[in-house]
Amino acid sequence: MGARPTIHDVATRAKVSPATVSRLLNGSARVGPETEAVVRQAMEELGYVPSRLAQSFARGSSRTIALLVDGDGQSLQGNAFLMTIALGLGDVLADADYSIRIINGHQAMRQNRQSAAEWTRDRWRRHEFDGAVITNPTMTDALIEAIGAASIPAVVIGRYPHAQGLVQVDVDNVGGMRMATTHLTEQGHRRIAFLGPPPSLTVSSDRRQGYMEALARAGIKSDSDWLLETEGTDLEAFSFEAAHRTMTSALNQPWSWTAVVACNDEMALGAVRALTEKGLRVPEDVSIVGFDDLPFAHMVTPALSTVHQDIRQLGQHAGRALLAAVEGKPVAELTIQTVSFVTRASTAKANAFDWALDLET
Amino acid sequence: MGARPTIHDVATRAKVSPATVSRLLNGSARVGPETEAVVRQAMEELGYVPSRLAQSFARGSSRTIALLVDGDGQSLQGNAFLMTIALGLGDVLADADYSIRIINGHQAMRQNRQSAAEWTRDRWRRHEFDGAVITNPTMTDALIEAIGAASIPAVVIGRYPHAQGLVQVDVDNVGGMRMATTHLTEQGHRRIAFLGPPPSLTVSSDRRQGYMEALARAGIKSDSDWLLETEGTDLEAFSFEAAHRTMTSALNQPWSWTAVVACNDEMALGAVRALTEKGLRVPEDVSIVGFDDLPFAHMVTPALSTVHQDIRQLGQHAGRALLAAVEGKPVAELTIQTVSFVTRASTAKANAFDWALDLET
DNA sequence: GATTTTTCTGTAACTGGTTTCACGCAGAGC
DNA sequence: GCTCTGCGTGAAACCAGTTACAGAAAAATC
Repeated sequence: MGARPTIHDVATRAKVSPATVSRLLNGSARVGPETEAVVRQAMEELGYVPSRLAQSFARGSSRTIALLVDGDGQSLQGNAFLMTIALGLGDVLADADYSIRIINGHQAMRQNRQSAAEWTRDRWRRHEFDGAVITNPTMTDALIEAIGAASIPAVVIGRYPHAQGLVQVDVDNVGGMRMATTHLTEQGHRRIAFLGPPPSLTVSSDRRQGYMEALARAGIKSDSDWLLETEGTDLEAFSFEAAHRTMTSALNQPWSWTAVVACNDEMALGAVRALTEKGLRVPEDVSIVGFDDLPFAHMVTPALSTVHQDIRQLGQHAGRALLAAVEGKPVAELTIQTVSFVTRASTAKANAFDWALDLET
Repeated sequence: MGARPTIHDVATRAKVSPATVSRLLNGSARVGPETEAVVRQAMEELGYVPSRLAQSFARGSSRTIALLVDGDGQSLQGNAFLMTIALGLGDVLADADYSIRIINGHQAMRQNRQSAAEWTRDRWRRHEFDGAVITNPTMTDALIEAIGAASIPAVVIGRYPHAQGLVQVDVDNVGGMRMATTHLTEQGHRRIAFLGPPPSLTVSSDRRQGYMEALARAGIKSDSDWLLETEGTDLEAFSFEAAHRTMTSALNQPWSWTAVVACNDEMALGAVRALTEKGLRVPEDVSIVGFDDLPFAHMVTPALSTVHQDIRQLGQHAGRALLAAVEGKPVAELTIQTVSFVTRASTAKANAFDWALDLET
């Protein structure tokens, strides 16, 4: 057993030129039927597998797409999201013979003093990847700008104001939250709080908007007392802890709502914790809905009613869009994926007393 | 702005040979100080970045390691684990200029009829990666065999009987479960159940063993009635649903234990659900501990007492081991990472009545 | 039957680095 | 003053494919 056979070995054995073998390999031109048979047999006999290294080099493209992450590792929950996206990307990209490489922008700062944006651009120029998927909200701004400036084919998951001109895919945050809130109004709830960060990011403002729309459609006049805003920068405001804090302080003064829609599942659990600590029961005293349908949402007790999103499918959408972008085909600027509401145990009908109280006013 | 500058452009500009530039670039040989200055300036002026494609090709190595996954996507929870491992790998591998590629063995079956093992071996032969990390328990057996046979540098996360001769890293399952169980005995519990799959995989048998050891050390004679075994193939037996089923049927007949140690967090939640449905309270009536400290463990109510493992660090260990293996250095066959127990709200002291009951017998 | 077109195949240049080998030159040792 | 080392450098081969170009043979057209 000698060294790995090369295309030349195959060519020699089949008594043809390397060019012919190459043509057969990737169908770039016609080859005669009997030639094909001979070459295929030679490949078979030698156990020939083309070297991807050489292919990439000769073609000037690595057939790789980068999944840009910013893993300083705070959020394990976010990691589930990322890997699921990666698998979704793989579903569509593997068929086109692309592979996925994880690039952690956070490394940049640790190693050299480059910014994540410069670092990424350099790696692009090194032909380490042909296109990129950007998922991380925290480093997005500078990165998106750099990606845009370098005209790297890229798709952004989640929407960001600065991402103009880039391809974006996102779930239907507005619609999802509308469904969640509507579920509550259909259960007889009339006074419904919204627990979430101020509408600084697209996610939070969209979700809040869905809540507002649902109230309006149900003919409920929204009350600013129902807006329970969490505090903290960026991701902090979306956390269990922030939700728990805000909810606790809300419960320390009089309140009127009978249900809470939380901006995401994690925050919903923060609310549950705060309520439980005050001796209130979910859903008997207060109904709660979340958003995301994280893997644990059905495992907690009570099981969380929430908005389900198919993250893997989101990754597939991103993959298709990116593939088109890399190959220079036209791409839709924005793809919105539909979501669905799943009713579980954290929501219940508003009880008659509350109902009467509301009619009275 | 013309084309990307090559090493020849730099060489020409600096009036040296490409060889010298290459030597400077990766310090493979000495270059004179004034030559260095000239070359560096030329690189600077041209904005030269070496092409990784060409480097890989010339060196015959892609400086890439593969994260072998089997993503048919059942387990979002597993995805969090995978991405965290990937980030941990990245922490150590990025410094050595390696990057991480996700390879989904499940694609193999979908595309061609190859087995995942053959598919992986072929990709290895194409030089797509220099080493591999195997994390997936389901496809491990055939894969490990193939990897071993092809003598691909690899590390296996979690231990498997068939992985002889391969480098393995794992968390201290025995020790972790011992700590968890000991926590319960220290709280006065004397009759403690174990909820888990039969000891067919290393994980389950190790964790069960830890439980046994802790009982023995506390001078408690274990009772076979305390072994609550879940059913199902492979991963199923580790699931929320399996735990819920087993626990429910256990509660349908007389039982004597006052605490349950679950094989993992997901199963702990299954137990909580079953208990709650029977009107029992956690931890007032029954204490529960889990294992893994999944991201949601502290968010559920009651917050789960569990064994914490630093998965990212596990990934780092795997990275270091793999790096050594790839570079042909000697590697420890098995690295065991320590874990810690974290006390939260799902465990409480055994009440006096139970305590007395136990002494009596 | 001559001309044009099409199909197939070989030759050779090219991708951008790395690395071996040889050589010039400076300082050290005798 | 002559050899011996050893450092720094350049020339050129090499990695394993792809692809532009040209040419020969076969098929189609008139």
